[in-house]
Amino acid sequence: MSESGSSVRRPRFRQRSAKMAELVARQIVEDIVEQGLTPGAALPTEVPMLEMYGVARGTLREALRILENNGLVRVRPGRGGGATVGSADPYNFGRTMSLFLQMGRTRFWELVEARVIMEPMMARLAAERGDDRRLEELAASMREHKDLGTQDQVAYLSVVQDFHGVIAGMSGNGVLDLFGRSLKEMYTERVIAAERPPARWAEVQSEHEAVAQAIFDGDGARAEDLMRTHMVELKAGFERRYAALNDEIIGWA
Amino acid sequence: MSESGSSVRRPRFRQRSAKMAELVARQIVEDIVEQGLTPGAALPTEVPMLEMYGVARGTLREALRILENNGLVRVRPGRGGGATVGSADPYNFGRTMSLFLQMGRTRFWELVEARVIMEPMMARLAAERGDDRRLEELAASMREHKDLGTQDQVAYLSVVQDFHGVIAGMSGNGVLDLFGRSLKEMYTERVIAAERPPARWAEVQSEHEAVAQAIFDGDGARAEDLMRTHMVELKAGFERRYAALNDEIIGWA
DNA sequence: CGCCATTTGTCCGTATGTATA
DNA sequence: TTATACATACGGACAAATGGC
Repeated sequence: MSESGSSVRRPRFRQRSAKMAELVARQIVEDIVEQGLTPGAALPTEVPMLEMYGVARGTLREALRILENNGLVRVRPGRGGGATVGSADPYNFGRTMSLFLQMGRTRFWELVEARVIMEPMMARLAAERGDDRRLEELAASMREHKDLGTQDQVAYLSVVQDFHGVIAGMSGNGVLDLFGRSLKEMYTERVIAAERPPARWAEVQSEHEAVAQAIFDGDGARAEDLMRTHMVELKAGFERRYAALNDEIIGWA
Repeated sequence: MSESGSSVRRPRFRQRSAKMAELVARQIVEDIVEQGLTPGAALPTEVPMLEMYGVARGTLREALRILENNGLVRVRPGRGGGATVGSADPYNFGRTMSLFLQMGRTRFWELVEARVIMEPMMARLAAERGDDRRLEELAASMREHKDLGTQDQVAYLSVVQDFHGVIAGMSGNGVLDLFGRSLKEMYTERVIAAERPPARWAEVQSEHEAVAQAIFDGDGARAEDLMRTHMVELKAGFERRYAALNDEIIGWA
């Protein structure tokens, strides 16, 4: 391991309440990025880290907690344990966002409504600017749609949820992509998707196909309209089956 | 203080690696929400908290670090110090988001583009569903616009930036509001707004007024179009003056 | 199965820095 | 300036979890 993490610069004078733990956390993130570590890669164990960053154990643990809470590292006890690199993915971002939504006393219907509004916009962008690589992703997703039977619920859910992720990615904008996917993650984590009646499977499938066709045609307005219809339908189904959840405050997942 | 925070349920068997610190952090957030504490309100100091949650200092401090990092509490040393309730506001959310954007190697132009896309959508929503209280907020903002002179840069920036926040609030959706405002915060924090040429002040002012008028008229389509024009103009100005920043990776603020 | 080594999880005691009065 | 109240940070000890034997 390189010496990039050698001893955090310690403020000597006028030490504003910049906590050591946060400085160490930033340093760790920098080291991860600089060394190009990918999710799953192992970080040093505590003892070497204590020397690298020149802090006491409590401080280092505070830093790791900060990162762990955001899903950026995972820490496991026991032999062969230690800290590993996590991923800054939409799932973890959604978890963090839910904390803010809880503090803001945001209701679940607002999350549903946000998706009804965002997804059609994303579909329009997908149609207007989808590049070849992204279009191939969508084509692959549609092939998976076609291969779906009428039995395998796990496969069904995986495919139809992935569809919305692909659309988000086609926006070609990392910020909007993160927004779209994290909303999807927050929604699906809180709704017991298995209760979705198999009777509607075919409907969902054809609605997705219509949206995809509009995107392949490069028809942004049609893609937007079709996606809006789809999302309104999804919202209606949600309200029928989860009426109670609708007005609940979104909880920190 | 109520006893709602009495001793966190401690897992006795099969203790999965659910860290105590995170459980305590959740408990603290729950207590804040349940007791309806508002930003600035004082939480108990460490010693009472240790009894309330039944953990040791180290664990409690880890919990507070997690919350502090997200801006949900502030902890200050010294007499009269201790933990106070922070705000889950767009600024703090933007800070957290920037961490994810950095890990995803998102470029600054993507943030600008996201605003160009989101803001017109928010303006349309504002026109379509603005309730009376929100409309009065907008009216107040427009009065502030009128009162602006041609000298006071601080006042100018405060007013024109607040305008976009008001529009976001008029969406009537907490999720979209959080998105819109946090994008604005991330942008303004990174752009030295003072460099905005005073020559354009009047232009910005009249563009804002046109958008506001469309909203007062309840004309969603016009509000959207006018806001898009405004944002495209803002983007062009940004690209002229901050060409270098445009392609940089967004950093953790 | 039990035993042991490794690594984090948690707790405690103490000293230092910091802000208020 | 001194005293007080508070968080900040350090170091050591033991408990619990995991994996290999």
